[in-house]
Amino acid sequence: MEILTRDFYDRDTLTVAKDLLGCLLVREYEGERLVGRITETEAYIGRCDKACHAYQYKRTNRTETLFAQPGTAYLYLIYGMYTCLNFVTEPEGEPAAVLIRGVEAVEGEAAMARLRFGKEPGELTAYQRKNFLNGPGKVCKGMALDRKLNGHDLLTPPLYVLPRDREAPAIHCGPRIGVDYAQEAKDFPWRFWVDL
DNA sequence: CTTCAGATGCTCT
DNA sequence: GAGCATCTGAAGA
Repeated sequence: MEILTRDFYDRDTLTVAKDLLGCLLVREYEGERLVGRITETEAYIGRCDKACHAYQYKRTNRTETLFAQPGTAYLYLIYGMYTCLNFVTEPEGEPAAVLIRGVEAVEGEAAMARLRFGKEPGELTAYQRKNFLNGPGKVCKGMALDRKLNGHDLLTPPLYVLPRDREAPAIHCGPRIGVDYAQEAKDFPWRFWVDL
């Protein structure tokens, strides 16, 4: 299974957000392979989207990564304590990205459980197992992703994406989460997810 | 199951 | 100084 190429990311952001569902996010960490199947994404498009950090091509220290070539990882700190993982999309210079909102653990579950809860998988409560990596902050905590990886090229280790290894299930879509401040853009149906 | 408050620090005005 | 692409634990229904 080959790593997704730059062509994959160098497309319309909504298309990439949908095509990422079911793909495998791979994080190599301390000699282990942590793998999660992507189950939920959101699109952010600077050209026309008030919820995007780079709305109207706004260029600051933080948003600089969004102007990088497609297939670049954009990670930032949110609410003072959580990290969000995004993949830069569209031709270079168009600031846009897909936020990874949720994954399902596929490989390296023991390491992920330790990273996320400081426990072994067998010690998790039912609630912790059900809500293992189903949020953008949880994905980053469980897969050891922090801002040191901001600007990383997703075509190379230690962080990359593999194509689907099975048929894509039905895709749902709806409004994005946590963007109520974004006026008309808050209702854009740019969140996509699949059932497990 | 639900709501709710609080944690915590970086970024931009 | 204000606001934020979130999460958790506690408390109530």
